[in-house]
Amino acid sequence: MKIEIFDDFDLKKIADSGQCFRFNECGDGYEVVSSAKHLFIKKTGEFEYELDCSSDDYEDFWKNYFDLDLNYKDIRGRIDKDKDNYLYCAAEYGKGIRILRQDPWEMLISFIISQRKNIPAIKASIEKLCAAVSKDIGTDREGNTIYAFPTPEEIAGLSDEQLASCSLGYRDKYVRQAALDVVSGAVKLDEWGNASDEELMNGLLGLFGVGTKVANCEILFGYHRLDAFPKDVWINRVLELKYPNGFNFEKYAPYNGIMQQYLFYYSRSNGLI
DNA sequence: AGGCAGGTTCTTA
DNA sequence: TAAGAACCTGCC
Repeated sequence: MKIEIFDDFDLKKIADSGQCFRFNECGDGYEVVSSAKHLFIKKTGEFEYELDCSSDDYEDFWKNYFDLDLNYKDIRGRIDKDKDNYLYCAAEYGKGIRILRQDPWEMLISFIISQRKNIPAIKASIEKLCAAVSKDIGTDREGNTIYAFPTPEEIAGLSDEQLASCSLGYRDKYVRQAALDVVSGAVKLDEWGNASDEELMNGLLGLFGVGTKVANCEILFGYHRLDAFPKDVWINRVLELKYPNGFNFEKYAPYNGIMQQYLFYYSRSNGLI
């Protein structure tokens, strides 16, 4: 099916923004995998995109996944070119990025894995984890089998050897414990969706292997709470160098997480500053 | 060959 | 409470 999107939708920027790890260029479009669903999406005109899914699938899932009901253009419009020129430039450069509505479980495991890894290594580990369970959900445009992201039960059911084969390193025990916590019911990710920001943060920090950075990534990308502001090494450098007197979090609430994405993407793409 | 990559935990003072 | 070391693995 075809859809039209008139502003703030750039597949390449989203793929490179660091929020998703199974969103890759494939042939003349992008292959997107989320939980047990996948989509091939291709830009076919200035505002036109072709998706290889039914209109029901689009309405029920992908429209929401791409966060197409939020007006990012208006949010960018809050940035004052004169008062914060660096953020303005970052937002102009990153125009087209959206915060995807991804699955909390998949994001939790993905960001636990992300610690002290670069993006290619994170992607490789996640693909190995999916392949270890091998739940075949289709084929991409280059003929590769696509595997669903494993459920908590499936990860809990992997042997130590299988888990070790995913290049998780010392993070394997974090991944294992998170799966066991969800399977046992000690951690209820769905219910956390209704919790207050503070309760959600405290719950996440209680997980083995989850600190403030991973927790904030989970809150922003897994729960789509757009005010979360994960501070990684890049963002910390930006804050240090460009905002010695502090970033104006009050001004951009409740969308600081979107500003974080612009700053992150801009600083990384330019080898920083 | 040694250092480092989107951090967190554990230990020590 | 805060600083420092240790941690898996892969890649330059």
